[in-house]
Amino acid sequence: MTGKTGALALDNQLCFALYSASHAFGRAYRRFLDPLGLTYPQYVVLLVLWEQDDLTVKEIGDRLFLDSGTLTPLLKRLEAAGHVRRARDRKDERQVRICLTETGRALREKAEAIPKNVGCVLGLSLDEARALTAQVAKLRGRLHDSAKS
Amino acid sequence: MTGKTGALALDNQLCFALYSASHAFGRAYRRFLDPLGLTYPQYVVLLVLWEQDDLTVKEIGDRLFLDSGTLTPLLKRLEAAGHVRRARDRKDERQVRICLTETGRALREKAEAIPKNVGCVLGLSLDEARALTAQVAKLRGRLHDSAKS
DNA sequence: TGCATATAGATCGTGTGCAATTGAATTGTG
DNA sequence: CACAATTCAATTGCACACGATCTATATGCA
Repeated sequence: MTGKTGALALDNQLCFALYSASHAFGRAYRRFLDPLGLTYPQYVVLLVLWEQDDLTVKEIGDRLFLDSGTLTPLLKRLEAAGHVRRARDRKDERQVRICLTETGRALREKAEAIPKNVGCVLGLSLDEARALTAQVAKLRGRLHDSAKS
Repeated sequence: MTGKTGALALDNQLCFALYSASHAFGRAYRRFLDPLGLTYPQYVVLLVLWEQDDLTVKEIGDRLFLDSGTLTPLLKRLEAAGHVRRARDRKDERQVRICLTETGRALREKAEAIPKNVGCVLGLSLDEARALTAQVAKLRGRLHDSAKS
């Protein structure tokens, strides 16, 4: 092991642990998402819509911490794949509302098994996973809040 | 809070917590890396080289869990910025060895303060941060190992 | 009402990530 | 030695991320 102690030591950096773990997770999910023709970011957008349908781009972005520069092309691809519909809000023409199509809703059943399948290799109990998730989410919250200033 | 319980609930997903926290971290680092003209991935490559200089692309990739498709253009940009030199290994012409330039080495001093600056907003003790880092790194290791099969 | 301001989404440019392919160089095996 | 298999880096194509900018629409306030 190199560089055990310094502030710049890679192994000490929480940021790098999250960065590399996030990519490792993405690769693990890919195996299950490829057959559905979805990428991980597309999958999380669908997660949001499965929880609550008919949201604006902004509402999806707030939930996922993504902006329109990322979401607009992604949502167009989901639309091209037939999973969602995009339509301007009649009341407020600035907004675009995103709705699931029938096939988009149907995809949910096929996605149900994915978290468990990926979870199999984690070697964590459900409680441990929950605790870690909460801890990391709390961290993200603090980073997100501090970014406003 | 929506969708408290299901396996597909966004808030329950460790993967999403890591994914969004990783991006939040990236945005926090950007504030400090922009003045240095570096992106976060470029910064972690330099972290590796500051620990040990004169590595092949493959060795850097193994350390960072990145492949040549990502690293080759990134390293070319670091070379264009004058931070590293790229040269074929005389003994094994397949390999490209990456060495820091004087300015690349000098950048280290300016980077020293960054982890502490970002760490300020985390609200974690050093021990807590270390524990969390180890836990997430362990997870990444298991995901990485399972990807081989 | 009228006009400055704010908001939502789209667009553009740059820089990752990564699978798949290619091509050069090396290694293993008979 | 020959030659197939392997290894390494580069390349290509696609899909994010995100800052910056643009346009259209809506809101606030005199």
